[in-house]
This record gives sequence, structure tokens and C-alpha cells, in this order.
Amino acid sequence: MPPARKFKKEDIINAAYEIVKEEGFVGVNARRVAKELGCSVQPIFHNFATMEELHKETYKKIYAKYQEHMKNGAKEEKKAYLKMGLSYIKFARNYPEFFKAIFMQKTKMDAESFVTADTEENDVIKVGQTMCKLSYEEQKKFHVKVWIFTHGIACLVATKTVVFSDEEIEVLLKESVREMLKGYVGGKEN
Amino acid sequence: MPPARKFKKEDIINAAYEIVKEEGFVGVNARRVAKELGCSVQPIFHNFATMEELHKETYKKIYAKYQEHMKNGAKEEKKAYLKMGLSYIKFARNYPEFFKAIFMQKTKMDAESFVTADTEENDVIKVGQTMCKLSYEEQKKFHVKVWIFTHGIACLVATKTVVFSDEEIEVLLKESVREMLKGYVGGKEN
DNA sequence: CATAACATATATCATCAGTTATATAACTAA
DNA sequence: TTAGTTATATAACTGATGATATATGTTATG
Repeated sequence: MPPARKFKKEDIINAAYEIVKEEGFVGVNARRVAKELGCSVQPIFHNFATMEELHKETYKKIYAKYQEHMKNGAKEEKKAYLKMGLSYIKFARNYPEFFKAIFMQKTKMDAESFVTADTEENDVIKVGQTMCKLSYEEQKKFHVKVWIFTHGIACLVATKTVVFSDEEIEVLLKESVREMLKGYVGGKEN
Repeated sequence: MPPARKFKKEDIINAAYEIVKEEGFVGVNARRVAKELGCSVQPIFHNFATMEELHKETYKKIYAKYQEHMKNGAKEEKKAYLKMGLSYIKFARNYPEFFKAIFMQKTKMDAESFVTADTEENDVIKVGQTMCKLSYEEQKKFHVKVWIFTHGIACLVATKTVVFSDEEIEVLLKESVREMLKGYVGGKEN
């Protein structure tokens, strides 16, 4: 029987994950990962046929992290919008390299990944609780707008183009969602 | 006296510029640029001490293109907001690699570049013509919000995360600016 | 123990990128 | 025409990276 693996797939992915967190995918190469693990490059190519495979697996872990992050942030039923938006932006700030990898760079990984778009429907339903006045279609349109706004902040934060504090972000988003909703409903009435 | 230069700085920058337009800065390397020009790598290193220098010069040209694009889009006094926003988004769509290089990737080039932030003040002033009801500070806050929204759309467009037609973009932005303004003013009144 | 089967380290190759050394060609002043 | 200067082509060097061949362990099982 063979000797036990000293460096398992998971270990290697974790090392790559940490590198991406600091430097993005650019920093992930065989020797760099090996150094992180304190081993040679062999365990890496033994566990993964190619570096691209490791990249993909690492991406999956990163995407899972994103999903976990969002799940934790969106527990509440009240103010689901605000909570989700804040989570999204917080992710962009705490894990800028992850955010950039997922949302700001089109790569092969995205195409092959499992980014299910089902969240949108759920979000719209949640919002329905807050915005009874609007039809489903209107809610959807409104949802898109809020999402765009949130994404805008998150991108600015991830690239450190602007530096917002937690409080500033909360105020900005809260105000904007309120105003957008008010403006949207108002627009209908006028 | 020396023979005339067959390949001038400008030619080389132009070649690099075209490559960035198609593939981003990743595609710009000495041999690739040389191939584009139909020459060896020598003219490149003769005109530029390092590839980084060529990168920077190319970035400058790209940034100038952006400024020119925005200037053309923002001639009108009426609806300055909408025009500027549409220009910004259109730039992101027509030159996604340029947009990404300028606004979605923090690099050494940005830090050393000359991105003057004076436009902000001007924009706020322009907007004052449309929004007489608001104080300067309020206009500024509103301006930031519209800018964030616009940036959000542009980022989505540049990465091709969403594919909007010209009409869709115009409607979306027009509606949103109107609603945001209405909501903002409404929020003050309530 | 001995061995099969696998894991790891080391050294190495191939490729690609930036850069440079050398030779050649072109241009101008004398 | 020649000498000096310099632009260009060719080829090479250097360093980084993906990948692999080989040798050396390591361990469960008979």
C-alpha cells in the first residue's frame, strides 16, 4: 500500500486560496504554491493534472466563500435589500481580490463555473415583502437598479478607488435605496 | 548623421494601443508589438528603455482617448448628467479593455498618471443648472450617487456581464436619474 | 522482512518574456 | 568615397514558469 499523502488536494487549494486573497490569481504558480506549503512542486502536479485545474478548483473555493459570505449577511427578512447590498460591498472590501476575480474579470473559469442565476428570483420575492405597492415586473426593474448601484459601490471599493468606512457605506446605501424606491413609486404616481 | 527612423515612438505606441484594444495590456509584449509592426524587437527597445515605459506611454494615449470620448459626449449643457453618463457607459462598451485598464484595475500606471479630479467640481456645477432646488452640498451628494450608478452599469457592460443595447442603457439611465432626483428631493420634503 | 504501489524531492527541459550583444545596413558630413 | 553615427535584424542570454523524468523515500500487506 502506498504512503499517506502528505499534501492533499485540499491543502494545495488552501495555499492557492491564500495567495489569491493577497495577490490575486496572478500570484498563483507552481513554485509559489509549493513554497507556501513548504514542499516541492511535485505534490501539486501529482494532485492536479495542470495548473489550470488548480486555478479552477481554487476559483470554486473562492466562489463558495462568496456564497457563504452572502448567506450570512442575508439572514434577516426585514430590510433584505440593505443587508444583501451591505454584504456584497463588505465582501468587496474584505476580499477585494476575490471580488475582482469573480465580478470584474471575465475568464474561462466563469464560463465553466456554476454561477446559478436563481438568486435573482429569490431576491425579487424578498423585496416583494417591502414593496407591496409594485407589481412583480416593477419590482424586478427596481431590483435591477438597486443591484447596479450596489455593484457600482462594490467595484469602487474593491479597486480602492474610493475608501468608504462601514458607516459611510451603510448610510449611502440606505439613503439611496430609500430614495430610489421613493422616486420610483413617485414616478409612477406623477 | 543617422539613418531616418523607420519606426518612431508613435508607431510603436499605436501598435501597443491596438493590441490593448483587443486583448488588454496582457497582450502587449515586445515580440507581439514587433510582429504588429512587422519589425524586430530592436526598434522597440531603441525607442523605449523598458517595456514598462511603453506600457505607461500607451496608457497615456488610452487615457487621452477616454478624455476625448467624454469631451465629445458632454458638449451639451442641457441634460449634462445623462449625456456624460451615456458617454461613460458607451466608452465601456466600445472600448471595454480600455475601460477595464483605466477603471477596473489598480496599477502602477494609475498612481503615476495625471488623473485630475477636477472634473467632479465641474460636473456638480453643471448639474446645478438642472437642480436649482438643492444646495451645493446636496448636489454633490446626489452627484456621487448618480456617478456610482453610472459606474455600476459601465462595469457590467465592460465585463460583458450584462449585454445592454443603446436604447436599454439610455432608458435605464434616464429613468434612474429622474427617479433618484425625485426620490432625493422627495426625501427632503417628507 | 520483502514488496508493490504510490508520494515526494531533485534536476531538468521547453517555452516565453524582457533585455542585450553583435553584425549589418543606411544615412550624412567631410 | 569614406568615416562616423545610429537604426535595424538576428541571435543570444536571463529569469520565470509549466511540466516531466528519475531517484528516493514511505507504508500497508502478505
